[in-house]
Amino acid sequence: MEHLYTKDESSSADQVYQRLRRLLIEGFYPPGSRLVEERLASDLGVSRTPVRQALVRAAAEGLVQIFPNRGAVARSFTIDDLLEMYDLRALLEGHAAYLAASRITPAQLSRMEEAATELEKSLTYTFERRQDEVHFLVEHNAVFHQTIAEAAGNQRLITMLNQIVAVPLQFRSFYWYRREERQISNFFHRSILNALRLGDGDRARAMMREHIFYGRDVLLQSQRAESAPAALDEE
Amino acid sequence: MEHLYTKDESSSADQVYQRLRRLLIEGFYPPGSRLVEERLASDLGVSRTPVRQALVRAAAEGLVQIFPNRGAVARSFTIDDLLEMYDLRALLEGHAAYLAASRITPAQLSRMEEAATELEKSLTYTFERRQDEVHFLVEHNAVFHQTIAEAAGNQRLITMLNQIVAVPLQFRSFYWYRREERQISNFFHRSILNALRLGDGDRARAMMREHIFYGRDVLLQSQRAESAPAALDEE
DNA sequence: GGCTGATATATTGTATACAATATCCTGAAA
DNA sequence: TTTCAGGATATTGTATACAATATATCAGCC
Repeated sequence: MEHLYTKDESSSADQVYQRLRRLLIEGFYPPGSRLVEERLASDLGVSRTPVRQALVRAAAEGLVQIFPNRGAVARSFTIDDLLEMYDLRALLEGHAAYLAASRITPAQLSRMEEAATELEKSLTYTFERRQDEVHFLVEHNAVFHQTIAEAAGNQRLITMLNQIVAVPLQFRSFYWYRREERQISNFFHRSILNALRLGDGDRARAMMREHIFYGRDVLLQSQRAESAPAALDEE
Repeated sequence: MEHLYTKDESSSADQVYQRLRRLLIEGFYPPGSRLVEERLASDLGVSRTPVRQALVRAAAEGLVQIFPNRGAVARSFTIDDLLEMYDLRALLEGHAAYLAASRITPAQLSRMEEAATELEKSLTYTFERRQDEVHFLVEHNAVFHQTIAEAAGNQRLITMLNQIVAVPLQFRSFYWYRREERQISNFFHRSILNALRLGDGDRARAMMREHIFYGRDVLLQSQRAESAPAALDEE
């Protein structure tokens, strides 16, 4: 058996894609900005050819929009887009949690355990920069969620979740802002872990869904509070 | 508001992709066969450049696998792959049916009605070639299912379903083989329609899930009966 | 001044050339 | 006969050139 992934992963040109993806998610190319191929090419130190492929891939993933003969644009998200995505995330991750309950291995459980613990301890950490903190949180949170998807044992489900979760970090960072919300989030993690340990798929799914809907509501609230819908520019 | 789709649809090079996709789904390039760029290029009457992009896109969609420096291969499906896909289809289409129940328009309902009726009437039709019949059935069936996805009103859900349903026709054609199975399938269509008309989301979802699982079981049975797992070549 | 059309510029889309890599084939040695 | 090395061939990966298209600029006209 060879590589699991369908994409040309770990190849050289694949790195262009990975970097572009990162730049988009981290908000270096903010939503709505034009992605001129030549510019990206010089930014990334390659020719337009691999850039083009990366853009096509990113478009398939929904990170950019390509308009024929008019170029690519970093995708911007409306409130409705976010709602759609959270709806699907709840569905897919809930299902993943359900499946994982009957298949998860001890190694995977302890990996999740560790991630959850790190997230809890980090409430007392102090970070140099706010950005470092967000990175830390996003990273460990990703481990938690990805391990569940992995434990579900459905490769396509993983692919789909990766697509959905590929939302610019700008949006997700709100989530981690307040202490109270982080504590609730940690509580959800513990509940999910418990359900998985007990092999209770229904409860794992229910908790996961609540966890995600909670995140959605926090995000929506912060969006409303923030600079109003201006940040989410509709075309 | 501009185009709904993220891809560079309806553009010129996009057609290369559409044609490649069709060739793959219709089994012209059978699962497991190598997709040499030059060959595709001459087959499609273009240079390697647009072919390459089409391949990248098809890989993102899961129709082909790209191995770094070793080219693309028409994806082959194992039994487990099919099970994974049907599992996700049940989840996503079930959800779509649930959402559609509260949003579907009369126009959409009558479109589905029409498709269902055509499928029923076709039991008495006689077709020139078996292939024509399969095409007819697949086409009307697609209308039925796509309308539900559309009525669900979640663009991402549509995209995901398109990805999942992009299975080589070779597999799907089994489904339509026997009269009894088609009748049961038609019955499911009517049940789903009823539930949608009544706005009963739970029932619509349940029926849709059964419908899809039934299709899965028919497929699996035919696979087992057919040339054994040889047709589903593992690498 | 504002509109219209023509030209210039910027950018995308495609083809081709060449480099990098993998695969195949041949022949010699064990 | 099998195995391995080395070169020949096939194919992918990238850069670049040019064509096609869209956008911007500006002169002329009302």
